[in-house]
Amino acid sequence: MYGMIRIMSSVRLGPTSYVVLGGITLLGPSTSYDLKRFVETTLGHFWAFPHSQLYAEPARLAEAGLLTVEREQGGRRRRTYAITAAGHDALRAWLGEPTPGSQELRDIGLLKLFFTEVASDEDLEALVREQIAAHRATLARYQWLWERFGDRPEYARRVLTLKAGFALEGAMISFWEQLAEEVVPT
Amino acid sequence: MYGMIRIMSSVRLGPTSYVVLGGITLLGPSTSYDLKRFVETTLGHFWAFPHSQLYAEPARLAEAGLLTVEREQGGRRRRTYAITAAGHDALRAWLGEPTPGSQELRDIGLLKLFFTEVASDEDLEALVREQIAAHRATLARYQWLWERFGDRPEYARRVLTLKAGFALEGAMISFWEQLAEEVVPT
DNA sequence: GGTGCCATGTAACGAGTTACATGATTTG
DNA sequence: CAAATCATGTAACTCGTTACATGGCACC
Repeated sequence: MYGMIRIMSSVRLGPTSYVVLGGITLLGPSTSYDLKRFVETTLGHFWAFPHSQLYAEPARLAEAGLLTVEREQGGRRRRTYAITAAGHDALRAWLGEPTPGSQELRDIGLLKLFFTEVASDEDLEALVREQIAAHRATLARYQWLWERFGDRPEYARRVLTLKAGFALEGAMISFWEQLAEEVVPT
Repeated sequence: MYGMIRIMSSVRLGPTSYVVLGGITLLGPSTSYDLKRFVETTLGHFWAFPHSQLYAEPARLAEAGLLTVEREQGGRRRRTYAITAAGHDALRAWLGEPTPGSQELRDIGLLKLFFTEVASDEDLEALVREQIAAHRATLARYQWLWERFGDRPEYARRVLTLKAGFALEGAMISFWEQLAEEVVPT
């Protein structure tokens, strides 16, 4: 995975690990389901972490001493994870280390666009129309989130990624719209 | 994976499969190494496909009848894959079907940014500086590619993704630069 | 004709994906 | 109180990642 790191006692830490460590740091002691909802409504917009990982990963991190687990006895018997000093250190260390320009845009629309010389003109037109619609929808979702949370000072840092989302979706919309003018007959 | 599809005789086709099918369609009969180089210099810029997949995947597709294999007898004994009618159909079918707004931006920089309320100010400043540098470097790479290939009519379709890259990187640079003004002391 | 890099793979392992399962809560 | 949905997981399988291995080819 992207820049995996081994830490004492040979646990490999990847993006998923840091999402868990960071999420629990921001939320306080949490269950996997808490993490799932948190990720879905925030990071999940640009980087999806499947819920099965958010159940598996905390278990690994707990085994490595970066989290503690406590399991309910009655009811749903759910596991609540809390961060340890070691976990906090690992998160801080990651935040402090240099970040290569590791970025990946896994966009099926762009992938198809690359191969459209094999496709029919109708396929290309349809693709362009769908992409415009999809990106507009995403942008609208971001706007809704912004209206809801944009001015809460306690979220000031977290909403920065939302601003990045605006920039990106705006750029994608312009790109596809410009392409529409070139390829879609009016 | 993103929108996997089963086709006759239960082969699952994902993005990697279509990259292989599409690559061989554009290049003609190819070895895995040909695919590797092709992907590295084109799609790989926004979606990395590891070379081990580009060796494994054609084997699967050949078994499913979407490619043919031929193996050299002497020398490097390399396998050359060519597309079959079924393979071409599968590619066309994929290009023709609707594309959900499936997009994922796996950007470690943004991930860290989301969690910077846990980090120190120096970490944030360093992050911002690194990201600006990284995105500028990427943009420069795209510009070089554009100068090299932008006006070749036979690549007209393929370079469209490069234009998307411009839009994207430009947006990211603006985003991080604006952030720099806000957080980095002058 | 040796040396070093390039080409062509393979293997092992960890991560991601999908599907399923089941018990708790909520809601009609 | 039945039905639907939510919450909490687990399992199987595929994909991605990393590392290694080796033989060919080019170049000195």
